[in-house]
Amino acid sequence: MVSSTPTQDDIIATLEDRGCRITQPRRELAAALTRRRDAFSAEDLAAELDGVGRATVYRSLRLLVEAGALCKTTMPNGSPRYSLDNARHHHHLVCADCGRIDEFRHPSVERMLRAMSADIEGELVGHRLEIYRRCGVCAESGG
Amino acid sequence: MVSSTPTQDDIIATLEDRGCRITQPRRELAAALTRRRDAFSAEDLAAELDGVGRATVYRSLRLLVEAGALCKTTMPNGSPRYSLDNARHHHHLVCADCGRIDEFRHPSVERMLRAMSADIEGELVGHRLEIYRRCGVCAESGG
DNA sequence: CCGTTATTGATACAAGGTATTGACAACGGC
DNA sequence: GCCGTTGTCAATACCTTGTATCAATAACGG
Repeated sequence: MVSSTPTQDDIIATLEDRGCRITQPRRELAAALTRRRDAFSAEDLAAELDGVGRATVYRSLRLLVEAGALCKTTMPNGSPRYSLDNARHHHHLVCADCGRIDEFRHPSVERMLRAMSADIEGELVGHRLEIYRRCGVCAESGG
Repeated sequence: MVSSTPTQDDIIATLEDRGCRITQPRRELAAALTRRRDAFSAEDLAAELDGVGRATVYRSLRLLVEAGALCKTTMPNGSPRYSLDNARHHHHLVCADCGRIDEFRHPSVERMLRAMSADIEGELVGHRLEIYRRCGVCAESGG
């Protein structure tokens, strides 16, 4: 049970588990990902990976989101950000000012889903939850 | 306190309240909106409103979302849908198959937010919540 | 009725992403 | 260790969902 930030090898292993080939572009991408401690846009990453095609970056990001190695989060203005997935199931605490994304787990979320599923017709198949806040740093520095 | 589906006049009134001018394109758009009982994409609506410019449709949709007359919801694949806003504060029950969007209120949502705010550093400034399900109709017709 | 100014439509552009395609390179089999 | 299959690549074109610009127009207040 790995719950800390995944290494390049963890990401590669995730791809192997899915039966993907381990190619040079994917290795570079995995390395770039582990260097990022923050949330990033796909274009940023594509710009950083000079030898790797833009389409390849997008394809790989999709792959890794599907495989559960990455999270795709929506900022308040709707633009997407990617971040490494550290823990199993969680939601996102997004700073509306600086864009910092923290993962969090809170029992009240599961409790809410259970309570709702009792009252909702049909089968629940998923959800999307982002919590927007001002993080501690922004609360101090900002007005 | 209006809680049923808004009429064209309700939408126009919302715009007047905001100090907006009541123009012909906006009247046509309001009429088209009240004819729609389902969720729709901006492009669909723009295609329906032949005499109205595409930019005007997008501008008006944004205006109406800000004014609280429309909701903008995200489908499971990430593409946005608009729908009339019937009640005050609510969340969205989105059918992952047919795309039907129902509004719902459930006390567990507010309860969850209260419980979380106690445990979260910083000030909560908003949230985004979509619940994806298979609606009754799709559960029967589908496999 | 007239002037101010919000609004319009056209168009260009931006962000974020997918489809296509010929070339290439992983990797399983031998 | 080489070879063939086929997944993957880079490049490119294109798509969706918008926003910025700007000259022309039309609401609305006085």
